[in-house]
Amino acid sequence: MTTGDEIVDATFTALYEHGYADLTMAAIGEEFDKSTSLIHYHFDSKEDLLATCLETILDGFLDDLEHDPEADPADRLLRLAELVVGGAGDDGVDEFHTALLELRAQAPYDEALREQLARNDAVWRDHIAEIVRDGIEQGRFREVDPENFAALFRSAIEGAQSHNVILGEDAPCEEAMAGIEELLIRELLVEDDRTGDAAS
Amino acid sequence: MTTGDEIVDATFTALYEHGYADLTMAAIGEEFDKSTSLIHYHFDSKEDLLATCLETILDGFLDDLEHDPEADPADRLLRLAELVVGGAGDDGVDEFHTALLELRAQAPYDEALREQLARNDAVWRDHIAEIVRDGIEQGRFREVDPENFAALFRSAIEGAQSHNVILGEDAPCEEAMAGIEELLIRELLVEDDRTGDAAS
Amino acid sequence: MTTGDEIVDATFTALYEHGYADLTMAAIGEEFDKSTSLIHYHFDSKEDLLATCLETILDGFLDDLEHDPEADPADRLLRLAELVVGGAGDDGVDEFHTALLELRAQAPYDEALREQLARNDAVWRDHIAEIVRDGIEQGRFREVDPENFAALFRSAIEGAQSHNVILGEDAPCEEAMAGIEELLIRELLVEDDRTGDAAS
Amino acid sequence: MTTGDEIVDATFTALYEHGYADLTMAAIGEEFDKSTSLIHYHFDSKEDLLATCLETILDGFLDDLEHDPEADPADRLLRLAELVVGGAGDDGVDEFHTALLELRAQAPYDEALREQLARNDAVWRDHIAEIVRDGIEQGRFREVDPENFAALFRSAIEGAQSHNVILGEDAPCEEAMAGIEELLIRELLVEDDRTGDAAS
DNA sequence: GATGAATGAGAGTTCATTCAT
DNA sequence: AATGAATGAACTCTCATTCAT
Repeated sequence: MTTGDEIVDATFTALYEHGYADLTMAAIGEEFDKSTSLIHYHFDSKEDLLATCLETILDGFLDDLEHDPEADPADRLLRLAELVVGGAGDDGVDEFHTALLELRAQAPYDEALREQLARNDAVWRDHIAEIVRDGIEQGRFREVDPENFAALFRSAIEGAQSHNVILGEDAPCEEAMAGIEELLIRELLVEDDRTGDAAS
Repeated sequence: MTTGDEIVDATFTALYEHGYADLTMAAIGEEFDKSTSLIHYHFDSKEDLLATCLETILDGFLDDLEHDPEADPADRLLRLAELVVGGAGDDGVDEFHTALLELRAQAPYDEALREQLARNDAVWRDHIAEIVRDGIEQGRFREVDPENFAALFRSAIEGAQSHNVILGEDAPCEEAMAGIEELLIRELLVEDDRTGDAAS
Repeated sequence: MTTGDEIVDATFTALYEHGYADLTMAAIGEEFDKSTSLIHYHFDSKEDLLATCLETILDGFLDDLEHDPEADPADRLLRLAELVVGGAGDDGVDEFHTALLELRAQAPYDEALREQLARNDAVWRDHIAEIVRDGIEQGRFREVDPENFAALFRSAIEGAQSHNVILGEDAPCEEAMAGIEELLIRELLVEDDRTGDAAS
Repeated sequence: MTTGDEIVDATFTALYEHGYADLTMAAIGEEFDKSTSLIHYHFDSKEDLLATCLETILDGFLDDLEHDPEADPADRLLRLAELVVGGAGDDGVDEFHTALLELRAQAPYDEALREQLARNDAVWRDHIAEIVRDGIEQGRFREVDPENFAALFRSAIEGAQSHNVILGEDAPCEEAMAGIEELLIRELLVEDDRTGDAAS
């Protein structure tokens, strides 16, 4: 692990612990086992460091996407939802989601950040739409508009994730997942398929 | 309008313009036509001021909820979605949504804020569930679980709103609204009703 | 004395004591009986403060210029030389000259500063040339080129002043003043006048 | 060219470009084709490096002095003046003069530097006085005090040089040279010599 | 209520220098 | 000889807050 990676990791930890508004170079330095000024040797500025962090986190989530056109499309959607929403309680995952929400909320004030997020969002929606198209081709899904479904599905899972991060224990986590499963995914299935559950 | 209200207004404007992380008392003072130090006379601290702001904004949105059990339930859901998501472009509304996202992202670091948001969230979900129950009673909606639908619907419209704020022009605003209308709301309707549109 | 003036004074003292390169806001703060951060309340930046200081010092020297066309022109030149060169030993004066040399040496790197100095220089040379013209009109001075003499005279007295500041005790202060008096000023006199001393 | 010399050269360039106050080891390192930390291998400290630089520059100017007792003394003085003052526009020369002014302004805060400059100044004045004595012996110059003239002449040419560096294009370069030539040097000549120009 | 002045803690960043290789 | 990594002190400047009026 390079020093640069260690700094990025320390930044995530500090971001999760202090929040974006109270994220100081000193706080990052405390999570990092070398001196705070070394951070400036490896990154031009705090801004530069945060951009690198965001890139890392977004790429990390993209790496988790599965690309298996053969698999059951309803299962694929469900796994996607669980990946994004279900993390609650999972320590390492919550940390990333919290950090990500912080960075997202900064987007209106930082064009570079906004572009990064927009690119990432496009990849996610393409991925979802692709699953829907696969399902339709396989005759498992009804003929819905894949782009509209993708936008809706992504809004729903991200909204649910945000609620988990924001509300913590008070988040309606189970209801949201149940809603996604029964009212979004299962509704896609053609009549014949409904005899079996979308999620087992 | 009391001085306190003027300060709260100035804070919204400053929050929208600078973002939470860069929100300074001086910035608020600039939006306010009296001196910055007067703010400290009316509010104990910045934290106190922000809590008051959040309360104001959440109550304001709650006031917008319509309580008309007679109205068409699909229309009521649609209007709710438009209220939350559709604001994009509407200047005054965007401003509040952006400020709200900022404050939401702070919740993991501020218990009082988290409680306020949790209470507000509960009110919204109750409201949605109530509409669903009304729809079922009227025989217009299928017999879905109102709580699950409420959690899903709220996640979807808030997720879409967040995307608008975060991505700006790159947000898939129309697809998300179309998805909500066609794939969430219309799917609630019993077979007979589907001949007409959910939204007129 | 306003707070602003006190800060400018503290800056002169600190500049004299530490030199431009080692002039820190903290050092200025130490010469100032209020807090260092207050300096930033009264001046936008260190640069702004230094510009104000330079303006103050240059205007102060200009105020010392005597405008008395009736006086003996040789005496007027001599007093000018003493004002600029002769200060050595005079504590308050040395302090200003040292500070001024520091600021002058910065001119190649600061356009605003360079312009200030250029304007000031023009005023001095005009003043000297005016004395020469008065002397010629009165028939006391030979017909020399007033502009050339002014440039030479100013170079000579400023060069001598710089030597005082730079070399301290090793500066050839007396020889330089004697040279200015006997070889620059007295040479201006028409033959008849030379029986008396240029300086009384 | 040894590595040490290369470093000294890089230091001059950096000093000219950034000014003494903003002269950093990193800036020197950029002008130097090897690494910044290598500078610390060859010089104990920044201070040590700058002392070496000053020595180099002062010796360099001394090497330019001509020692030709047979030559016309007025011409010798004039060439001296041109050497010191006339460089304006000459790129390489300006660079050295600017760097030198920077270092001179530091003298009040650095004893070693002050001594170096005092020794150098003494050499220059001796040289000028020597020319004057030669001129008097040859019967070309009037019987003026050589030491006083030397102090005056050196002040005048250094003052003019400083003005060139400080004021740049606004410096009264031509007037100063004309003044030196006509009012300092020519005035030294005995009556008979004045029929010819001091400078041919 | 209302203000401008004042404060002290702490922010991000720079920099001469040292160290391990 | 030569380098990139690392350090700690110090720098300018900001900011929420307080004080005197």
